[in-house]
Amino acid sequence: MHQPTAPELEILKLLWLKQPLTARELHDELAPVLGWGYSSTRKTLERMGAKGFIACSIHCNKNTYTALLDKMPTLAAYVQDFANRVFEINGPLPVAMFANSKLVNASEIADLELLLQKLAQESAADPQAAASKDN
Amino acid sequence: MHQPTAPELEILKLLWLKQPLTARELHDELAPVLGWGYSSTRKTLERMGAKGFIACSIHCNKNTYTALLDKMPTLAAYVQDFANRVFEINGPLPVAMFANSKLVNASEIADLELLLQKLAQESAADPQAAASKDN
DNA sequence: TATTAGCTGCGACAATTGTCGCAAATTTTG
DNA sequence: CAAAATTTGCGACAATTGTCGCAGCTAATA
Repeated sequence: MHQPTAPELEILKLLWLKQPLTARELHDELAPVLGWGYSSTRKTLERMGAKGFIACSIHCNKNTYTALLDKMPTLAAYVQDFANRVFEINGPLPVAMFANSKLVNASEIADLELLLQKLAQESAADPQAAASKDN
Repeated sequence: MHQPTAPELEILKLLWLKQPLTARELHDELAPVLGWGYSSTRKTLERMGAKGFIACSIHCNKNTYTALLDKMPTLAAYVQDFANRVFEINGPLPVAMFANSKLVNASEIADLELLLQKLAQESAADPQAAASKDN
């Protein structure tokens, strides 16, 4: 299973802020940024559902979406992948870089640090499996 | 212009180490890592040429490839994109994270810091000019 | 020089992603 | 309740990427 694509990540970020949301609500937030038509938003949601990134359920007679991916593990996977793939860093990653993020607070950064240590250990212990796990 | 894809970046990294290289030389390094057939390597090179990432020229009666993208600006673009897209960081980015990289040395990290400052300034001065010019 | 081994250009095919459009079902409203 | 506005489920199409295969050309060699 790969990582969410860029637009998929945007949707997840909205859901991590507030859940559940309808397609229309998500679209109204996304449209200005991505310049999408409503159909594009819905199709992306459909595909995310098929991939197990989000779940669709009925609330108040409407389809609403909730994230199935947890925020920090998902972000940690991005960081790990990026550091490995682009910079070939394999040891534990410093998290100072993320202090300025609008997306995560101090406690989440602490979580991130733990998650990254775990990921680094895994890929050190078993490089092949760790590398191909998300591929 | 998009960023190089993951395999394309691997090729660029090899070229940044040593240039020029033939398709065969690149392939022999990449095959174990990517599990590619020779044709896949060559097709990827062809596409990278079409995108202007690399140039193909004749040395010793053989097609050889050289990178047209510079290493540090390319890496800086990755960092900037990643920080913005995934973590919504817009201020200047700390580069401490990259100290452990096998790919860059101290002086290159210094370059990176400058490049990132520049990118951050640009995107601060001109946030999404193309998308929303009516505000 | 006739083979042969490797290189080149290109075409091809499947999977993914970006991006709709449409017709049917449902909900809202006059 | 009937008409209008939304919502939904799906199908579609183009561009990109991963990944070859093939037929022809070239260079090395017996």
